[in-house]
Amino acid sequence: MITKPPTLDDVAQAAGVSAATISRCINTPDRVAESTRLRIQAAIDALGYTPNFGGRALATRRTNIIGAVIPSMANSVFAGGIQAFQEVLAREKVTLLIGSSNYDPDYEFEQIQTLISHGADGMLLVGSKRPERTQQFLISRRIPTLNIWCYRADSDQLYVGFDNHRAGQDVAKLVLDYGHKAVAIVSGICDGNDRAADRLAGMTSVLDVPAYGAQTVMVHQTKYSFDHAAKAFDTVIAQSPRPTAILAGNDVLAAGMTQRAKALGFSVPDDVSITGFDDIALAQFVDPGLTTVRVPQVQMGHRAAEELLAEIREPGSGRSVELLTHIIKRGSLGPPAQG
Amino acid sequence: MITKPPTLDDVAQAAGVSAATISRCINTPDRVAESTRLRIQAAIDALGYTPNFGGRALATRRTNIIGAVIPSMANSVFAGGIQAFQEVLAREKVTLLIGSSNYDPDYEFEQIQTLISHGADGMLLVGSKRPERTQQFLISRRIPTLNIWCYRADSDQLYVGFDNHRAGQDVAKLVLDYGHKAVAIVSGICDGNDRAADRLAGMTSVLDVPAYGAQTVMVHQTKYSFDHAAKAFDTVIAQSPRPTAILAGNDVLAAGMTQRAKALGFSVPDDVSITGFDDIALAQFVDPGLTTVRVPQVQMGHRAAEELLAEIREPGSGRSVELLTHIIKRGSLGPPAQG
DNA sequence: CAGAATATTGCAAGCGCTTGCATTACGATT
DNA sequence: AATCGTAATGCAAGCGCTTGCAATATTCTG
Repeated sequence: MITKPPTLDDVAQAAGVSAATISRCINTPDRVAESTRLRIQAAIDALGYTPNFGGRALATRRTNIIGAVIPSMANSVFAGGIQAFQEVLAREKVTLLIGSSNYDPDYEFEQIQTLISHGADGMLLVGSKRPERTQQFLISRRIPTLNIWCYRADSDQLYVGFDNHRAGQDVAKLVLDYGHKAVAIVSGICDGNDRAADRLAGMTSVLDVPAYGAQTVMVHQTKYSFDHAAKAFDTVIAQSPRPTAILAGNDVLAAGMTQRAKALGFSVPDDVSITGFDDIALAQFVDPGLTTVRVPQVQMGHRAAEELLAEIREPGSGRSVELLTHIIKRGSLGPPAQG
Repeated sequence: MITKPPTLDDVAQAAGVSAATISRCINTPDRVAESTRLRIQAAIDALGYTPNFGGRALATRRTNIIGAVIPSMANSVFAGGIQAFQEVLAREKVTLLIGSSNYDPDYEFEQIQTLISHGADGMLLVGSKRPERTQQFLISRRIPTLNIWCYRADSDQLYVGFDNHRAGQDVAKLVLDYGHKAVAIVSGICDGNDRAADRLAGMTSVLDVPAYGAQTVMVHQTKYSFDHAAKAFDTVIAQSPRPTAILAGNDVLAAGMTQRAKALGFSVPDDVSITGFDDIALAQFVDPGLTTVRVPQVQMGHRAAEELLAEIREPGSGRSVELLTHIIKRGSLGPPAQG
């Protein structure tokens, strides 16, 4: 027996009131008399009624769906933040429509379009810079949007994140403090990835200060994968002078390089120090543990959800918030071998 | 200037045709003459038109949204599979509405309801057993549903996964082959988690075979977190006889225990062997690498998407598929110390 | 070139729900 | 008891899109 799901009218009929009353009973129970409310509730339960999503979306111009497109779900970099984000949404009966961009701006645009065409009331995006057409699209559609994993004070957009540039500087300073003079950087691919670019810029801005007397042996960009990290290590370690420290753009790269270094017989940190970025779970399991930058993922997810929700409910009410990172010292960074 | 987004009628007006033709041009381009199609396309581009989601959903009774409820997004266990799942959906312009259950059946039910009330055309769920009311709800709503991370031949439901029980047996056998006689199991919490329960049952079904002359020192259930794993290790290692091998219910537990073991001065695998389950990225970075069960995550995600999509487009056409696991040997499992 | 077949397009009736406005019911006030 | 204020409900007009059917235009066929 293929019965169509019950509609508002069916319930109305069953309860002996008008459809409008049913609707009110569901959305604004206070505006309905106690007695009828009970009767209606009984009818709803009896029929197993659930509001039709399309009808409701059409009438209210609201879906209670928020879209998020993150660079990747495969590595756990974004998982924690998204989980936190989703927790807050769930509490508000808002759900999360998810897309991933694979770090490709074009693909990101495509995903954004898809999510929006699927009714997203708002968007969560990672990073701050994106192609003009993407920005235009978001603006023209008037979709409240919030960016995470970065922070910009000088922008009219909404951010809940941290300063990648400064964090990059922090690691670089720490490495110099340890006395390293020959340093290499293995960064993520900066094209289309402002976080990677900012981190890298922060690092070089410190390393290149002549007064420190350090030398940036090489800056190498590669994809965030263990395999690419291993290859990057091979390239970088073959430079001359050989770097005594390698700053990685994130923990995936740092972990991959550490593993490769050990496989090649290098001791970390005695022969070469390696630092990471993000402090994903992996960082503490790599041996030696990764000295890295801890990113306030959970907090970021929570705040992002709150602010984005606020912005959606009342445009203009969302606030940007800057979070702080701090360095977690583990064993992968040490002083360079004596000369 | 707050302009409302353009509607079908606006485009129709602009292109000088009826709304119906625009609709066809978007959904079934072949049924529209080349010339008008171009004209319409131009109008669409000029106005920046995008179909309204609610209207479309209402008219077609289709949202092209699939819901997925996974136990957790925080650890990377499910990330790879979901990523793969999403890739296939994206290709079909279907999007993913996501919820997480935190391994709690009640919360899972709640999430399922939310996702469905948000219009999900189909559901992806993890595991096979769930409370009666959840099943009933799914059935009464006629929501095509597919279960992953497990496989049951004897069911009328759809599965794309593997046999946790058999995989559990495999690890247990391997451990016995190495000569271990005193074995402990640290499992995930089985209540409400059939995968954990199946794995555990598989393990004990082998360990308890008298002929092997082995003894299950202890079976301990705990949450999937590094901290809980560390505590579990403390408990288990204090048993008498002290186990020479610990079988973990997943890699998070195995990694956490390995780390704890080393912190306490135990050598892995010389003092105690540890095996994992899932082969998440972490497994190869733990030192020693985790001997574990590799789960075909990506394949699972892809096939799940294909079958669920098939089932949605034509009920009855989705197929269950059983995938195979295999053991990855790394250093964490070795023979027990001599007597 | 007439007649038939086919390709294009338009008409209009929904899809299920919300909501401003109008109506009715019910007490409370004087 | 007449008047008034408020609470509860109903009416009906959309919200934007799809689609069966009908009307018209175009292309074939012999």
